[in-house]
Amino acid sequence: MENDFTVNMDEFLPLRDVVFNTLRRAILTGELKPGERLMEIHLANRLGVSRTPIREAIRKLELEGLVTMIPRRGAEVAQITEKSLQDVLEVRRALDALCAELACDRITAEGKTSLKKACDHFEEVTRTGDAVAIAEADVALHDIIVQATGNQRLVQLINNLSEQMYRYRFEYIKDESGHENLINEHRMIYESIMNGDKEKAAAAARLHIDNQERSIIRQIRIDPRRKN
Amino acid sequence: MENDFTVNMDEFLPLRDVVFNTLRRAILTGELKPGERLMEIHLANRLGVSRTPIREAIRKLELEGLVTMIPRRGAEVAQITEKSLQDVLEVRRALDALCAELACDRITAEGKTSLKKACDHFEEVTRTGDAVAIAEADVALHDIIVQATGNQRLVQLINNLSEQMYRYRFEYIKDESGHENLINEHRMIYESIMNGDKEKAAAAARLHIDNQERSIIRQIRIDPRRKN
DNA sequence: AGTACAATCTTTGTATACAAAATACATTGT
DNA sequence: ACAATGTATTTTGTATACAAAGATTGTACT
Repeated sequence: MENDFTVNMDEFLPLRDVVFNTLRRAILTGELKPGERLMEIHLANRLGVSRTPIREAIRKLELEGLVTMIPRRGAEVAQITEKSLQDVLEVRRALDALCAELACDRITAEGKTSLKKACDHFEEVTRTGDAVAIAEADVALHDIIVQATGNQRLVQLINNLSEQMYRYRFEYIKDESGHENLINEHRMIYESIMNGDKEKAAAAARLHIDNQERSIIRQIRIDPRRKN
Repeated sequence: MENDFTVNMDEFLPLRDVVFNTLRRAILTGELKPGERLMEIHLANRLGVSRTPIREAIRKLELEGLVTMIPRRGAEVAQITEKSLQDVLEVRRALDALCAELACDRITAEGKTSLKKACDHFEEVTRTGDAVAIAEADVALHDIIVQATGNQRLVQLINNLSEQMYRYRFEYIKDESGHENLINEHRMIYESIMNGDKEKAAAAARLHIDNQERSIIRQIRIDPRRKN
């Protein structure tokens, strides 16, 4: 029998994970800007913990590519160059296409109903124009497809790669002129998966990335987000 | 059994990186077996360092997927299941194909000569039958192709994914019946890249992975490498 | 004024100390 | 004999202490 005081799962997370999530969020939202130094004591005071969990969190951010270590100088938020973004997107193009193909074969009946719901919901939310809601609906939709592959490694990789672009996604979504396009792309992916048409699904996924790429690269040229 | 993975003090890397490399190597060579617990004090004594660098190394191994954290129990070497290997290979199939395609477009003149050399060398070494040399030649060959893409993110991902299978590669290479096949596959990839035939290169890369998959899965069924 | 050098200050790298949780084991009560 | 409980031990989680490497600043000398 469960007792009825609700437990905040965060309380059970080790501090390092709380810090990790906090810092990651701060980096991805742009609160911590590229080139900004991550000073341990400063962060420790700010977050009210000791240096140890800060350091462990930084180790993980380092391996994730969100921070760069400079020997004997510590960590700083990784610079995002146009090249590095293109590299990420090039990989994502291949992996998203793979996802779409695999999803065609492996999506379950429940998966299909979730997918339909998510697709409809995205369309609905996009027409209202609330950027936050659109972003969430977009993530939810893609997550269903990725999860449908049943490949945990693929899920992990795509999530990681997607993260790298969260900083730009927001402005990219705010550009309303692309909304109709976005809806169509999603719909195309959705329909292909429903029909089990792997070729078409993969092509649609690639197109979707291509369009994102154009949009994001344009953003980055307007707002290079450099510290200096 | 006295497994003495010693710290290479010659390196002037931070201790955490030395420990990280040491532990990773130990895991990939099978010196540390799946399910084995990584106890901090024990490792610290064994490597002659304190717990701090051990912990930081473990955080990175955790994110790399080589160790699993069990809440309030610590780290253990990640189990390799047939499923997890298939997941990795499924991703690699896509990424290796991408590599091959990109290499077709982007390989330089020097790249081509290196590639030819590496290909010839692989063939030569394979005919002699020295497993270690074969493994090295294989890595060298693939590395040239991966590097030729000029995509650092892709390089990093493929290296990481390849690692997951190093434990099995050795026995897979020792199976001499597959050598002729291996040479042919490499030659096919090589020629396609030289001719800039993306389609063919990608197909060859996929075939190469498929054959590896069969071989490795067979190995894993013979030797499940479980602790218990 | 400009440069070289030294003192200081900051920040990281590493080690250790202390606290809390989990496990193993013994002890007690029925 | 067995279950429950308490205690010791182990191990992780977190904090702090100390040392070493850079960076900074100020000063003296040219």
